[in-house]
Amino acid sequence: MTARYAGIAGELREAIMRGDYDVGAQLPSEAELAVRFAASRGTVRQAVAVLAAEGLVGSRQGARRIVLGRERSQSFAELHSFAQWARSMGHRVTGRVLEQRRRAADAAEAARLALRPGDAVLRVLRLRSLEGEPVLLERTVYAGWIAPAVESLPADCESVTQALYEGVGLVFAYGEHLIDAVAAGTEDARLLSVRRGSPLLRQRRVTTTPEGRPVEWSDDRYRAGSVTFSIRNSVDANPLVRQVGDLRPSS
Amino acid sequence: MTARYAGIAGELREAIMRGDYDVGAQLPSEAELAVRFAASRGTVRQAVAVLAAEGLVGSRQGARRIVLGRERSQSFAELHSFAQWARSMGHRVTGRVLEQRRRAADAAEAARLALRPGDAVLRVLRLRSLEGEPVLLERTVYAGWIAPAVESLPADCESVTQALYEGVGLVFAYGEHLIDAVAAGTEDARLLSVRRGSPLLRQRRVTTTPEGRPVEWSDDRYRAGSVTFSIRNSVDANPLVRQVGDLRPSS
DNA sequence: TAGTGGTCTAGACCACCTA
DNA sequence: AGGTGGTCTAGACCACTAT
Repeated sequence: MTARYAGIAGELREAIMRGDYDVGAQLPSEAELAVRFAASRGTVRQAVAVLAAEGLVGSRQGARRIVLGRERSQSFAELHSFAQWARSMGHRVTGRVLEQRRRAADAAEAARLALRPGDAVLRVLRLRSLEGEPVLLERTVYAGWIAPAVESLPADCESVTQALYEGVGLVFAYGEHLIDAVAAGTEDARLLSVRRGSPLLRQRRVTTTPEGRPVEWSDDRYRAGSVTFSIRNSVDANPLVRQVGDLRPSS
Repeated sequence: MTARYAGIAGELREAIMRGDYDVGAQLPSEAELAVRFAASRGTVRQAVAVLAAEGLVGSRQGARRIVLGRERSQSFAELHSFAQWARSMGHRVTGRVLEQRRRAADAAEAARLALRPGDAVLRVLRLRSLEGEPVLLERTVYAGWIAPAVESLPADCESVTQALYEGVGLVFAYGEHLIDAVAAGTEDARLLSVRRGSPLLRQRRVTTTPEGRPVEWSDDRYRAGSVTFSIRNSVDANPLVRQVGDLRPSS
């Protein structure tokens, strides 16, 4: 059962992304929305709070809410798996394993996964789609100890994170993320249905157990325009730093 | 006059950071807090929602809230200005203003900068280089009240952040960042010396004063390969608790 | 089973914006 | 001056947790 406010947020989000409300345009007042959705003002406020947290709308006391943009944004404050994030945004997400095979870890993989070079790893190539459109290409290397559980998953498994939790009780924590832009290679272009050389948003990450044991190392490439990462920060602490590109050669 | 819920959030935050509640310990129930602060449950919920957004506490339906950490570093990040970061990394950084003019804020700009539509803003196009190579194109919109200070800077000012601090005592905090990949447009390509359509890493951000007053809204485009954003979800400070609730299927 | 957080309602007053 | 969002109250029911 979906919460009432989540449903309202979803409808408004769709309307914004569909273009019913232009960027810069006003949203209906809370009172109007309450009438339209037959809900109380409190529930409507919960709904628009969701949109505000997603950066879709802004507000100023006394004036109507303004549409700020129409793009999906993925917040790092709550890093969920792709499937979980997509579903929470009301998207229809599908996935498909294109390739899966074991091999020996090379030196870089071994270092990232805290293994010895030559230890077995499982390499998986997975394509994921939103609303049937391919948007994300994942090249993941799993540590050998988790490989059997991953191999037992169906090829069209929607959420690997969730399946591994339910199957073997594995909980993922997230370690370090590297984010940059790259040009689509030949394989990228073919699988994501874009032209070769077109922009992709790349996220490379290590996932660990909550105890810090590395589980996977992944190179995820998003089609440009399909998703946006969102980060909040202040002058106090620093999870986010820039690094020079040539220090980290790509895979 | 601060809001009631903000005051309650502040008291709870101080108690947590002071160590009245250990990491992993339970917070009093909403009902208890409502009695203690002589407020309604709704107001208490607003207060703890603030702490949850800061990553200080987590919650699961049916169980009491848990203290996750003592520092706001969880969901908050520090981001230095480009010049400060580059110099700290030992790079030779230069910058140049290519365009600068005042105009009226449109609806979206006004909302982002907490201005009224039509208020004056200052639009600046700035190109920045590392070791003489152009790597970053900044399209910035400054709120009108800071425009005179910005206009008084030399066109080749190395660090705007530092200059504004030394000139008018303005301290920047950072708000929300949106990161994605885009294709270089004609102007982008010419100024960054790349081919049109080639990948750029785009960062859009709002900068505010520490009090939360918006100062600028900027669209920064980095040449692919020149920089990488790195984000650490400090696993150590994040004691296991949270994920279990999140991983359960929500619908 | 009792307690707790998640959700929702139907009011209310205020500060602020628009006209 | 009237509309709007920001805040607050005092209830209510439900799903889930803990015991």
